Amino acid sequence: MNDKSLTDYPRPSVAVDVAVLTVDDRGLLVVVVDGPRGLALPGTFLHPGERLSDAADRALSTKAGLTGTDFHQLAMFDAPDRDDRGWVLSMAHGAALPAGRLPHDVRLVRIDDRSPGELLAFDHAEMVSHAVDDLRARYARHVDPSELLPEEFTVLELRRLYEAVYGRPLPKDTFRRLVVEALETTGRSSSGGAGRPAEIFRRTGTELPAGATALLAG
Amino acid sequence: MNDKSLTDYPRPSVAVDVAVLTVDDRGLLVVVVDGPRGLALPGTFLHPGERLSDAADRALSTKAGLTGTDFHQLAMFDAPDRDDRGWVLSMAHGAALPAGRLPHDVRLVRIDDRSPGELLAFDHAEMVSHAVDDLRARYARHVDPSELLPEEFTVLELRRLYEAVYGRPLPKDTFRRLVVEALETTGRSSSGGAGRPAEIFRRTGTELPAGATALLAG
DNA sequence: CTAATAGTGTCTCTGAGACACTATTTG
DNA sequence: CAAATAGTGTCTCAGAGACACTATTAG
Repeated sequence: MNDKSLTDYPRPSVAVDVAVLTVDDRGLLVVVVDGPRGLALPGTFLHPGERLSDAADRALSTKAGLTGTDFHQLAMFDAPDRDDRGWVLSMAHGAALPAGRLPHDVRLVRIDDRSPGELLAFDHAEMVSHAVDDLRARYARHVDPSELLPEEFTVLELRRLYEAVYGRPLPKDTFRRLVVEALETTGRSSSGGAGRPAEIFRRTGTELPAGATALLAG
Repeated sequence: MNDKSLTDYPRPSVAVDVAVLTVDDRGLLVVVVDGPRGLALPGTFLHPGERLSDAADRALSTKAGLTGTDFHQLAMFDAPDRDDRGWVLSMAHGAALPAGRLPHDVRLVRIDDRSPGELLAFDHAEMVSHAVDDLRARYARHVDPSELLPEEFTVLELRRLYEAVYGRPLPKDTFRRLVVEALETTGRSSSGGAGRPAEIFRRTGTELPAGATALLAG
């Protein structure tokens, strides 16, 4: 890593782009912003000495008024001609936030697996695809690791969330049996709805059993 | 992504480092080079307009005489002070090559899961750990995707390879039943060894069944 | 023949998936 | 009471894992 001095070569610009995913009753959504090249993911250039995750944070607060998310590196997009402004590498990040914590004026685009999603500028559609894969992989191993649900929730709410994340219905009884052992009861029950009240649970950090991972991966 | 012009900020140096993994009778090994800061992964700085994978290729041919590998992005290491020469981001890559294709003078270090592996410079030990995770994940889904074995092989050779990759013994009969359906027979058998000759197989691109993935992930 | 290795028949046990039943609420 | 939703008992079926048996070579 010392073939030449650090200063001998021109350096690329380094950017970050963030696919912020969320879920509401329509399903899986991604936050987009309206830029000069059409719809795009929020992003920014890396400032001197800054860490990528800090730049991602800055991009979100600047462009979408979002804060305090945790980011996952997805992939570095490095095609030399991917940005007509010059040589720009971009580190794609994934993040997930509950819909309720988004500003009301944010633009959301539905993610559906069948549409190639050519509606995003640059290579951002591919980034979204990476973000969804990453989200699904993480949700298959832990219970709602990105805390899209509040601290306490019922199994029904959890199942609806997972159905949105994976884009398909999940069997009620099997789902319950697979996830409860990675949950902790609050002892309380939901009230108000029709029907028998549902037990209210909390996340524990526990790994989901292998069977749950298999159900969700399949 | 256009808060300022491209030229307004100082830019980081971007490097690539490659963890080349291989397997021999000692188990899983990684290629290292002896640099000014001690043992390190082969790496280089990104040249203007170059793709990361091309830089990785160049690093390997320059530093270790290796060529024609396929790389997998692992993670971008971006701690501002990770390199005392200045602000250097490094994209860690993983690759895997059969031991027979390595030059004879290459330095190999054994990877064993219990040693924290503080023997590598920079943050390279962590990169190796990422590379192993990535290799295991890929090998759990496909049969020897990095072609560490030659085109034709027996189930025994394949099992020995997987035992090295996962660092634990695998049950002979279950392993066979899980992998054969993702293999294609050549019709021929191995000769020479003691005992009944083993059928010789070829890879197909087929995905391994879910059971195999579970066995290996567990 | 024996030794050695390859490959399979088969049993058991776990657990996913389906279905239907019970449990507990509202109105 | 009926309707609605939560949660469970239970059956079946598939498949992993273990074990031992058969198959095919060398010597």
